Amino acid sequence: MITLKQLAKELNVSVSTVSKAMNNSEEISTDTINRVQKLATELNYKRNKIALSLKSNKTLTLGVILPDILNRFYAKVLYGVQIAAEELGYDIITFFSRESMSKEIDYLQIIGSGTVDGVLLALSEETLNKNEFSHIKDLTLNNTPLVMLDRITDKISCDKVIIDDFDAIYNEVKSLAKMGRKRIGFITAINNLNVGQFRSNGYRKASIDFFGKCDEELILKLAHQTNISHIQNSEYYRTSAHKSIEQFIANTAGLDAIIAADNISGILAVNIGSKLNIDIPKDLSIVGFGDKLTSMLSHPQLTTINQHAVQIGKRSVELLIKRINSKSTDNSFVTEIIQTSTGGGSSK
Amino acid sequence: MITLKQLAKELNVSVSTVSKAMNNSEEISTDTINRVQKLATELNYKRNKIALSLKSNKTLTLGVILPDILNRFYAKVLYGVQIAAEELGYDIITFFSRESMSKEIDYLQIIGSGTVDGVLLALSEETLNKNEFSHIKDLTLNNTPLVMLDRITDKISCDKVIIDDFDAIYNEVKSLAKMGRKRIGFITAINNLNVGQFRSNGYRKASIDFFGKCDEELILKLAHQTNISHIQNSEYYRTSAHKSIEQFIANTAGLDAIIAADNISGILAVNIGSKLNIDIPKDLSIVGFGDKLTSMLSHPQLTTINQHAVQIGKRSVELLIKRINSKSTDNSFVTEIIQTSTGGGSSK
DNA sequence: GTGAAAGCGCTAACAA
DNA sequence: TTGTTAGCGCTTTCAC
Repeated sequence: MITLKQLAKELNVSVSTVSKAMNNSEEISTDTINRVQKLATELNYKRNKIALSLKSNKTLTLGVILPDILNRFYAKVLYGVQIAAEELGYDIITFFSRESMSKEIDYLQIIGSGTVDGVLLALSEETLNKNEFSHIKDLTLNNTPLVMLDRITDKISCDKVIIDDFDAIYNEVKSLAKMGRKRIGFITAINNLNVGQFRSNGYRKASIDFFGKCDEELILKLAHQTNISHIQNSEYYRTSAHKSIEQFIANTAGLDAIIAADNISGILAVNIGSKLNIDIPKDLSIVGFGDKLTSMLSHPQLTTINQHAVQIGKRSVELLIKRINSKSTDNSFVTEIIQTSTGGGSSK
Repeated sequence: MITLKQLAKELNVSVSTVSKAMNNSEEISTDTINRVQKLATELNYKRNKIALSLKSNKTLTLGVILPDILNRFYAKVLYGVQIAAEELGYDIITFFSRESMSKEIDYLQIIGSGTVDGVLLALSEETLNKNEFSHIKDLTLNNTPLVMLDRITDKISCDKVIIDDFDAIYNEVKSLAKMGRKRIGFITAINNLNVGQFRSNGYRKASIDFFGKCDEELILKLAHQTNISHIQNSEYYRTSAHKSIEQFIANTAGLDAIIAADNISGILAVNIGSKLNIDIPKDLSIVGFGDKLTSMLSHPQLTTINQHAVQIGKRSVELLIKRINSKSTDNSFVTEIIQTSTGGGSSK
């Protein structure tokens, strides 16, 4: 790596002159500026970012901790994060907690040693279950700007970006009811997550509002008392979950619609419904989570509630960088709610 | 952030003493070491990584450039990369070129300014198509250790990690032939990529070896003359590709097996076959790419050729860090081939 | 056993 | 217009 010093020596000027010339300083003569910059490009000189960081106490780097990159939702979030960060001149250092609290703590430690200007965090499932957030409090005490996304907690004060899980399901029930559906089922494999709870609550509230009651028989909880990694274990889906969904569809009297609360159940429901020779969507409407691409994998194509994950990522970055740049230690934190939208497919 | 200087002042010793004490130096008395470390933990002191980097000229950070994080294969690669990097004490800075060469160039520039100790790269589709690699040569000239994975080129000398695309398909044809299949079809949506070519070649060679000829009628090329982003456009899959596969299955006389060269075609083939009331795998064996989880989304479950993406990621990191640590500028580069394996599902 | 000083690459106040 | 100097936080050689 070529340094200012070497350029200076080569040109018989001082280091500071070279520095200023590289920064197009007014102080330096056009002639010198040209000479310096010419040689710089010739030798492929690049400012040393590390030195800049040490000097300026800014790294222009964001730390990103996500629970699971193999979950397509978070892959999309990360995609949005990278694009937005890049646009605003930041790099990102990424970590995946694999739903483990101890990993989350480790990563927060690494991140706390001056490598990043701010942190983007979606909590691990374990952290959420243990309801224990002191490791995150350390961060905020440290005055490191923090934005939490999707998997959040009330216990920590910071900017947050989430989707309207409750409303998403509530509105979906409402919409199906308007279409004339009378017996709307609800399948969830994520009832142990707070987002899963919000979705169940949305379903329950809407059921009461539009049908006068919430029939527990219409709710299928998959993989309760277990955890996400288990859910993502395809073996589980192939055997137990597959069977449960099949029985649910076959045996629930009058079932004319299904809302699935997670990415996979909806696709399974459509494929299983088709296999049972049910006319979808004529006799059974199905709506799930996911996106255009994954919803292609059911036949007919699953109609989905789009969570706009990319936008969540982008918005989180924008909030974080805004927070980084406002030196004020004001603590008027915002919680932004990204609206979902339903569409695509032909299963509704 | 608390610094050595502050600790030193607090304890009335010099900065160098504190530094040594923190590093458990033999020079320092046990008493002092204890006093220093006690205060350090009390004040939550953390070594400033940036300063360390500047001093040591090592960042303990790896740059990772992948074509597309929304592609599950690369998501798994990244997962493996992060785990292996962490184990070896490295952080990762991630970029997604979105199949664009200019993005790839940008990222290589960013990375070239002293932020990383080495680079992990899977080429963008555009770069591969344009067959233009000078931006990568700059990197190697710069003596930055580089490992290329999956999407590679002969034009650049460096360590490489790939899968045995040719053999994977060749062996699959062989295996199906052994099972008694006579007319094995091949569906590909990635013939414009080098990996896609390797897979086609494997199919062709095996066809000739085991059936005496390669019947072009048995090959379905989807989305040729287009690009990856197009392929991943679900609209395309829903309409054109879906129809093509349906016609291919319905109209190819004697078709008794299908090998799909990309992640999506195989799942579609199974679902379309089922819809056409074909008994899978009795009358039609189908094998595709993908993994356990995605293959769940077809019914019956798709049997897949596992690319061991996580292992590719891990192995790349190991090679890269080995290269970083060997100061020798020897250029005996290795190309590691990760073996694929076929299994799971019930469509074969 | 402890401290002073130099230096990693850069910027910026100040001096010339 | 250019150069000198100090300093960002740390390690390390060399004195004491």
